[in-house]
Amino acid sequence: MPVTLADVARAAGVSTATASVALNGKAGVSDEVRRRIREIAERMDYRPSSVGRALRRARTGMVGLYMPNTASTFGYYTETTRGVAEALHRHDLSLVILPSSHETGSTEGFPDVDGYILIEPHAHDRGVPAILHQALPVVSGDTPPRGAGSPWGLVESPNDASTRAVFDRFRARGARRPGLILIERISTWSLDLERSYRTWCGEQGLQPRVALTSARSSNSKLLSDLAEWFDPDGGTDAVLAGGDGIAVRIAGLLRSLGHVVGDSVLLASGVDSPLMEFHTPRITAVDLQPRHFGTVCADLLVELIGTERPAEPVRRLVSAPLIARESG
Amino acid sequence: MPVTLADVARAAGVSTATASVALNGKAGVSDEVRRRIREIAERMDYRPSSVGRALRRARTGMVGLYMPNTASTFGYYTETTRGVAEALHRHDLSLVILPSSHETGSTEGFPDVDGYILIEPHAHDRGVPAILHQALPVVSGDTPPRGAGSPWGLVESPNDASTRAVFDRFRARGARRPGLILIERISTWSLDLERSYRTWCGEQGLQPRVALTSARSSNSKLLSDLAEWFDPDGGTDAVLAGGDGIAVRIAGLLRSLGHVVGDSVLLASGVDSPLMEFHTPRITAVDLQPRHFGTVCADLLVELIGTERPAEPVRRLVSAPLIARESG
DNA sequence: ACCCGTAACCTAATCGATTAGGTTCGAGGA
DNA sequence: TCCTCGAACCTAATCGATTAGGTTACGGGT
Repeated sequence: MPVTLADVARAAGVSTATASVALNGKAGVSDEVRRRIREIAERMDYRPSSVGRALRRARTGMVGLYMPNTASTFGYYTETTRGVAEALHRHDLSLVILPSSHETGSTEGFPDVDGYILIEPHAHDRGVPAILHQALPVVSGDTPPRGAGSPWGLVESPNDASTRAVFDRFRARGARRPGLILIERISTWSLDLERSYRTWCGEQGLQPRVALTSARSSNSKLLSDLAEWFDPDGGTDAVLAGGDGIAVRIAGLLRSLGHVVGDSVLLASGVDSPLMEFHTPRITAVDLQPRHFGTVCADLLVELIGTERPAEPVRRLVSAPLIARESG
Repeated sequence: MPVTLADVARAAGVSTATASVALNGKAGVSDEVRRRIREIAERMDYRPSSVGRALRRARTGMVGLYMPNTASTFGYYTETTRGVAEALHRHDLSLVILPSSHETGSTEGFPDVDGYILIEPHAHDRGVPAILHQALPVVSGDTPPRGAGSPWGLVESPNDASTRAVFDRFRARGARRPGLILIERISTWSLDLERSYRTWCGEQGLQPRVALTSARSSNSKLLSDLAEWFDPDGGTDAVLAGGDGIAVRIAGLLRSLGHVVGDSVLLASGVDSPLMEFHTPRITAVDLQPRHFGTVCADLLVELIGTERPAEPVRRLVSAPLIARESG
């Protein structure tokens, strides 16, 4: 049985009102009494019930995090989640992980939260519009798909700049037929990459080379699919691999095709990870700074909770530096 | 302003008591009235407040997840988290991510939960004993470190069997000087691996070869540290790489030492990941089934919530099959 | 006609914290 | 002496859902 405010008040011989005021540092209690109540609360190891408080304040102190339910090769989501959780904790808020409502498109059974954070909202995920249509603050990391609704806050990465930085670098290192490999076209991020790349190709007078593959197709399948793409004569000679885990796969595949990564073919990853730094050779990558990204989302949401819904989403930008390494 | 039970009751012309009983399917209301109340609640889009309910029931409906705060290369934690969240959702519970209290060792500021799940409790993490000493149900995935306290439930992987399976396989494939590489000695899992390996060596009459490296040391550092270890004459000729992301690094390193992974040196990873399947060559690995592991932890905790603390931790075993691939 | 049991509702208390709105008491001013 | 004012407390309502414990009213039995 946890200690309640009433227990503390009784022990101190005051009313719960006085105890509450004393513990919350509000005016209306003598210093003497406040000191005594605090001491007693400390001794009794009193912890205010977040439930009682939530009921009275009409705030639960919880924020819901909604992320895609896809298999994750790397730690991107873990890092983002930790960034969010830590930032929220600094504001005395807690983070709840929402189950996917990809198919149902219903927020039934979701716990009561004060706001939502959407990470990488996918097209076709019916949970995304369901969340956006509630009358609660929502911060979205990445622009939600068209028609899903508009968030209160929007945290973005400069995908266009990052993509150009990669391909400009490929160009500077002598690539003549750079290409892009994606594993999905349902995240805004993937779509951004493709659009930026195609625009860049137009500006450079190059023919775009885009390959769409599956994150789950076998090595031999991938090899046969891409062998021609990477043909030594006239094939792709530099590639940005967008999406979770695909860059390392491509590196291995290129090796088995007889290429030397970072020399005969350049390679970069759209998502950095410790493995990019520690792979042999080290892989050039865009650092999306997931932990920091998470904290920015959380901090923005905290600002928006308790305010009116802004006419336009409040925007924040998180830089995504290109980490240049040997591979590309 | 969300719709409350009182709103529904008023609209239906009944008391909140009747409305509550009707909506919760308890006896004491006529079918006619129940139907009408349900219909009205539906039309008004009534959602019971989890806060009000929690206050009355003395249950928050939330479970706290505590995991190490280390950088994560792979998706292990993400998968575990999802497994937990999904399983809890099936029981109408929600998952809150707890901030690390590694240094403070205090649960202050933690939200009110009905129980805890500890994943990979590390030695030296002061948050672990702090959680275990609360009077709440705790399920631990992996045995907590000595002296940290005892959980109510314990979910284990057959680390000894998995480790032996790896080394038996190495042996069968002709390895004569198998070794073990770890990146930490603070998880029970790492310690299990080392112990099993040393015992196995004793049984086989082999000299143990254990290397401890850092997950963060540079490639060149790692290369110089391990060059001798992997010396073609008399060096390690098969290695189990325990820990997040290290197997892929070792594979690259072995290549740059002139080895052929899966031939001149065998390699296996203690943790499977999609990347192990898709690496070139494919890497033999122990599949810890993180998603399933998470659901087992969650289901066990649900069983324990509301019961008395058992005299001994309730144990569950989650199999960890060896996925044999080309590398080892 | 009268009593009893029970289905179907309702009233009010409860969970824990917060807060609007009193009440008390003593100091200071006229 | 009497009045005013404010500091320091207290009482009680409130948030939303649940539930123990009434209160009707009606049907069946004698």
